[in-house]
Amino acid sequence: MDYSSWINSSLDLNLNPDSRVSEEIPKRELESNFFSLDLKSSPARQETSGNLEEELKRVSAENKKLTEMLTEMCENYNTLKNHVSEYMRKNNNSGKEMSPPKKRKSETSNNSNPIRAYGNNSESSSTDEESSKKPRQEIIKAKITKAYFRTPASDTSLIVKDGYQWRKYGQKVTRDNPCPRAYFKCSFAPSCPVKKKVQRSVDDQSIVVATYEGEHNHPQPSQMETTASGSSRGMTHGIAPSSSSLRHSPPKVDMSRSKSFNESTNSIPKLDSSEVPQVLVEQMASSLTKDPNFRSALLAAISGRMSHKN
DNA sequence: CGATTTTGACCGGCGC
DNA sequence: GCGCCGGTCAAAATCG
Repeated sequence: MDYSSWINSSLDLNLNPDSRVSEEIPKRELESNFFSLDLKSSPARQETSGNLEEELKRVSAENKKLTEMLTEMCENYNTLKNHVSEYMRKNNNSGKEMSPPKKRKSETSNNSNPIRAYGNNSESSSTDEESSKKPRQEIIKAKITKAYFRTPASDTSLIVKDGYQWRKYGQKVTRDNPCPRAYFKCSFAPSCPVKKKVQRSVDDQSIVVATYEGEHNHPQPSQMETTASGSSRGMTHGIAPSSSSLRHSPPKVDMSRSKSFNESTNSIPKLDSSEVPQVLVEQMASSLTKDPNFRSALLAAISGRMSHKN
């Protein structure tokens, strides 16, 4: 499933004065509504009662339109909400179905690991080699986090932007997922023990799941600039890390918490866990700010506002 | 030419 | 012990 297919994140707000709303409602009228109080008190305005009634009708009609738009947006939001909850539930169920009882210990222990995704840091001092030779019980103490990225389904590079430099050292097709899993090591610092596995989600191939093991023992190299994983070669856009990307632990959108929540409670995921809506909010905001129409509309509105006050 | 990616081979854990 | 499977290695290929 693709989040973008559920809802148009551009919201179609029609903020551009030249777009649909302005076709139906002349710009002058919009402005008169914005400043209706001033206009009413203006001595220069000598309106007849007929004109006032007409304007009142116009404003009412406009209010109705805006209400309809708001209703539509609410409906879209509710639809999206249902989709997300359905998706999360599906993920939860499929996760259980896809991991039979005979599943490897390391896999199952990841999910049952009491250490929270962004929990403590104190137990991840073992090196890569140590961790590969220590007993399993030691391995599961390594900090494991999951991050979800959205990339075009056509993008097979399995490269995600997370601010660190990674070197790919292997790729495998696993049994429970036809999409290959890529193995990366942190290449920024030779002693950095962090590894990550990147694989597309079975349910939604536009979702890339990155599993981080261990913790970086160096600052994030992308504090200067956001770089591609490993290199910029073949880079495509994924969901950019959130504003928390400067943190030491693997940044970006993390839904693993809600997953463990689901598994521990067997309940339908709550949307107000703020994980997924936060993603969507960021996506919408990003979509808005990138929209040239929105920018020009904003500029026009600001300059119009200022010129009115002057 | 060095760094990185690709990919088949190999290794080790686990279940039967 | 055998086979399956995930993870890793390392030589070859590719890229900038």
